[in-house]
Amino acid sequence: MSENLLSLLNDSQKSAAEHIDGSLLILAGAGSGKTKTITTRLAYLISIGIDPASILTLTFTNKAASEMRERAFSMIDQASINTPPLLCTFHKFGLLFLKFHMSELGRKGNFIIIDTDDKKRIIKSIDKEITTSLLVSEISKYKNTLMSPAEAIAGAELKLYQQIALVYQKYQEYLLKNNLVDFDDLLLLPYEILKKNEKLAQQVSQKYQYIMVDEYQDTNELQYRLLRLLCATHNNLCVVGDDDQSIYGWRGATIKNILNFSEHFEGTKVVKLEENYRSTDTILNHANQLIEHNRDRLGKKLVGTRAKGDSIKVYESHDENEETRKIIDDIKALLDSGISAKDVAILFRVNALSRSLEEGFNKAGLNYKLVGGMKFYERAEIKDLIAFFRILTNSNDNFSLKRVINKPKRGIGKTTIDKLEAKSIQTQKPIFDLIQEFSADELAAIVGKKNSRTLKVFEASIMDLKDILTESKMKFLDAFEDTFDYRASYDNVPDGFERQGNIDEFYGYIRDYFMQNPHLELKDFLNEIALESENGEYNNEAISMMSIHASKGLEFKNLFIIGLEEGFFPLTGDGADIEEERRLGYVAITRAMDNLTLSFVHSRFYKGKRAILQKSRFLSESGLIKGSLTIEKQSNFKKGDLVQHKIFGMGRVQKATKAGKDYKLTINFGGTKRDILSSFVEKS
DNA sequence: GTACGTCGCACGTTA
DNA sequence: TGCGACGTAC
Repeated sequence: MSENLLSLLNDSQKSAAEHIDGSLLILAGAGSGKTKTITTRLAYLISIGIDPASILTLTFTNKAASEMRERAFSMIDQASINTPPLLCTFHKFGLLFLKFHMSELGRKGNFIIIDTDDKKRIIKSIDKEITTSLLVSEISKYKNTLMSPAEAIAGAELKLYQQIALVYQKYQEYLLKNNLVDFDDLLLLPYEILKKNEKLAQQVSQKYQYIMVDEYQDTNELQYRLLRLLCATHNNLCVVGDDDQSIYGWRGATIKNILNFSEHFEGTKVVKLEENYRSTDTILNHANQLIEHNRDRLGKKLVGTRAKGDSIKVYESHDENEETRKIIDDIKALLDSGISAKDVAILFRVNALSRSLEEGFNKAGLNYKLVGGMKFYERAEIKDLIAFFRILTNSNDNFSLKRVINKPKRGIGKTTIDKLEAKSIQTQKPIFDLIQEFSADELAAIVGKKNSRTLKVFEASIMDLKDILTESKMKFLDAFEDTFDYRASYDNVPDGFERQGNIDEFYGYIRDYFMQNPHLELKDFLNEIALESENGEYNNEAISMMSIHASKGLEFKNLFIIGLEEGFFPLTGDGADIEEERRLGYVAITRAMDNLTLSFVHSRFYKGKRAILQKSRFLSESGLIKGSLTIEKQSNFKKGDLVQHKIFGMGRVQKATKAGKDYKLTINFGGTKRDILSSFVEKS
């Protein structure tokens, strides 16, 4: 069986897959069969008798984890193994670890994971002077470089940074007090525990004898340190990555990890995978040209294995509406020719660019799915429900309680919540206990008579629901709705219909979960969804739209990349890193298998105004602007065309003369003739 | 003290 | 366009 497995690999892939002991660095170019290689290695290790439970594979995204799981498991004889190998995201691994070992830090295991939105709220409530986004990213940086609040305060020289470090300290205190854990903590806390408890570190390292890491170029300092501890007793670490695809610098990823891997881990074997099986030669050629403009790289050139293929198209449009029209026309033609929607995707650097596409697709009646973007569990109505359910499983959860104490509106405002919170700090008791233990009169002395009554009713409802939940998991959702009318609170409000749809879907999901897992409880469900971020739709009949970041690791036969304008792609502005932008360009182009179309516009509506834009330098750097390309001509105007003007409305062109890039048009607007430049009208 | 309406401004990528 | 800040009416 093991020989069979390896026979599907080329020589380099094979030498990587059959490497067993010691550190291994696989430098894998885009489309070089990276996933195939490490999933085969996983299956190979099992096939030669290594205990599956001793193999740990870490990825960055759930998508990558599930794809690998699927591919690896299809190669493994399932019946022959007891425990499947652990294959999950870094964060999921951290979560699993913390569930067992949180007590090492003197904290309870019923902690709650907060998301980015929660984090922002907490930080904003601590400090309103400094921009929240700066605070969020600086705090994240501290954590990812293992700096404690005390160290951050001591090390801060600038006044601004002293203040930021203080916010960091208060934020940490808040998390601790409410037993909250942010995304960074899912890695940081396990590290702290392992660092503190050497014996435990040895045990864990012994447990996972073989560790593999996907997308190693995107690891940060903290992940590196954690990995060191995990493989301290064996050095069996196999990482796969591509320095040219490092696109998470802003999240603390340091390309140094992959560049210095051989120095970090003694006796490293290096395997390079440079043969690309994905894209046509034309696509690879332009991708290579682009990335060659970067200086900071190990240096590697993708070699094609496919035919030359069609040339890359570049669309030039006046604005986003024209861009959308062209793309939709192309996509319709593709679909008409029998191509499946799942083989078509549109990428953009900035999520906001999806709006005009979505409008266009809706009008044209084309199915699309927006990958990434607003996640299902990030929707306010879903987060509310999760908060409610968390209180049912743990009424000490002040954080969740505050979120829903006034939902649906019951007259409990900010002032009342502040008073309750102050009392909670003073008495060292959770808010819920205060409401429960204080008599109505005592409570009224703090928040007034009316609020006291409201809070008592709320408390009683929660207690009732708790009882119902213990009695019957299947009944409690109906009881919850009977009590709070949460779903009905979205009747006749804007977006209400859509939100109710989400609520129904969520309820359905919970019921299904209990049906599938009769022995599990609500708290298990809540734990499980904490790190899920997929937006749930798996519609093969839909065209995908996503950010380039979200497209990492994916491939599409027919690909469109829009927004190739300076300022959008590359994104400039402060903190921008042109080399990382270029790597993003490289990632984007190398997602394409057969057909690639790039598009830029002269103007875009963004941040409330229309901006005039220059075409992206990446077009010339990749050799697309001069040479073998087909530049799509700007729309022609001729006599008889119907056009639309923002002020004058619809009119018919009577005369059109070329004037530079534009046309000078004489247009008849309902009897009034006007001379207008073509850039001010749209064809209709 | 809370709810609700209006205005003005922002939209960089993610576990 | 969607959200938060702010002011005002109850």
